[in-house]
Amino acid sequence: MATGRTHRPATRSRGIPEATVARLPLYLRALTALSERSVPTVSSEELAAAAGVNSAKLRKDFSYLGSYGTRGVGYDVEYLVYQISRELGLTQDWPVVIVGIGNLGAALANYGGFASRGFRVAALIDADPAMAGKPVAGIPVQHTDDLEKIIEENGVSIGVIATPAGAAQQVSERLIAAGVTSILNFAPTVLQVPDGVDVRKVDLSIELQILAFHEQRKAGEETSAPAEGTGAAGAGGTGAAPAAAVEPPAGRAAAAARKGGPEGDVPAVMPA
Amino acid sequence: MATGRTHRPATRSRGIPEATVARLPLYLRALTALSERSVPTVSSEELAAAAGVNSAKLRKDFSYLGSYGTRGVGYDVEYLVYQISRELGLTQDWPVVIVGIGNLGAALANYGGFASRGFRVAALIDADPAMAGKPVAGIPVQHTDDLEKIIEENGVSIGVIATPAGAAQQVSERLIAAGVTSILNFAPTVLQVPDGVDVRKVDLSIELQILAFHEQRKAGEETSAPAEGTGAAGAGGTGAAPAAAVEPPAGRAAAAARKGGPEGDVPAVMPA
DNA sequence: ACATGTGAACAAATTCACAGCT
DNA sequence: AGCTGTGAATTTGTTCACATGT
Repeated sequence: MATGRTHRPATRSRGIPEATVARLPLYLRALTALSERSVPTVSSEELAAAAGVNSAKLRKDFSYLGSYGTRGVGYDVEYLVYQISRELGLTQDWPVVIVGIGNLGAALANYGGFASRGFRVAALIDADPAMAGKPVAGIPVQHTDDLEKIIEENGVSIGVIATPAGAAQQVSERLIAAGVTSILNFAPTVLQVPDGVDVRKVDLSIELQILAFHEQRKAGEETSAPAEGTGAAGAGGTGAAPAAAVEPPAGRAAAAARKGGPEGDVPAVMPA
Repeated sequence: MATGRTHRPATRSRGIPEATVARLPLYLRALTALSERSVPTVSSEELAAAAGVNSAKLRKDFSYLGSYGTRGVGYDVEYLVYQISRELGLTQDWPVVIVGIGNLGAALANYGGFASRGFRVAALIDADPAMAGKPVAGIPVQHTDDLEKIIEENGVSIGVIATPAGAAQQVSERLIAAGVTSILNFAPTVLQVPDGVDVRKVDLSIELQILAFHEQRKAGEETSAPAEGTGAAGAGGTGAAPAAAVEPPAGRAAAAARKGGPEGDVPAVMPA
């Protein structure tokens, strides 16, 4: 996923596996909860359970950071919170801009966990002039025209895109040109970005489709018969069978069967 | 190449790698866009570019589904759309419930791409009695009390949790008890679920933290020395440095620091 | 005793490179 | 000539199992 790539293959033992990096936030959250309950130490076993991973993986992950535990005892919660925070760069405060203040953008702006650890919503930006000045989550929305100025004045390097799909690519280009080097993309589009810029995407329909894949498989293995479509709804508490839909395969060249909607790839969550 | 020796992958080796499954929705989206432009065929090179992956990976992915391409030509767009849809289980219509109709839940309910491809919002559920009956995205919100009834009557097997973190675990338990076997969790918590239940999570702050990790690294490698203050006091459109914050380590046994981390604290440059 | 930290085995995913079909 | 499909090589990630230190 992360497109980020520099020609420098990390000089020192500075080579934390990507999979480990992706789990650090999970550990941090579990540790923070323990910290709030004033728990002084945890074992890899306990912490792993809280984070939903197995303990061997957790220990291996931590081993990439250094030796922060005590044999026979476990890990000091406060100390580990600090070390992981530092590793993730959360001992700094990152100003973030959210572009596209529709339903989703507003939800993100209101999201509490945002400011709580290391991030600060520096500005909300929307293309709709009618939104300008209106406060969302206590922050006045600014117009897209000022995007570059906002980025530069606030030293923003992380941008969140919550616009409709059609606008996302262009927004990303402007963000990048203004100095943003990390983007969290909620729009259902593949962003094309230059090397050195990291993009992570959050995509509802992709997640649902992955679930559907597994769901379908579950349904198919209960009864070895691939039969389906018992139209009725009352599927009891077990499998639950969805209704059939969608067109069958197209013979050869396939007629362009349209689904009757201006739909397809364009949807997002936002006003015009 | 999983089991390799048990049985040969003659016709359909039921074992599509998870990484491949996760990319199928991406391919499907790109193909749908091509389909709408009435493009009849694509090469692996073109499609890969549109989906943001490399062509070798794409061909390998497709090879798990079967041989749906034509050598020297490429892939028939319509045909592939159908095959991938079928593989993902999207030739069926999956009823979905969204629990927790706050800002985020409402945004999800309004999400267009939802209904467009295989999914249908069967019900919106919220714990707030004041919400009951109020329509969101044209669908009346129902009260949590009726959760089990709603799941069963609609044959729902996929649930979306958009509640506050504190309610998520309990909601998941009720969903599962009522027959849901796939959950998409937007709440910032690790859900504890029994075997056989799939959970995928979408977590804003985790994504941001991963970006911060890479962002921090970028900042550190521009000049091997963490020094900053290169002219341009106004913070140009380049790196952009965040302000320092957060507490230092909590004393204790901070002795075992083996890596010479010059990274400890980055100089602050621009406050708000 | 006990729990970390890690080398080694194992498994999954990616990339290479080219044989084979159109 | 061009592009797919796939074994083989490579890289990345996970799990095992135990030596090591408190």
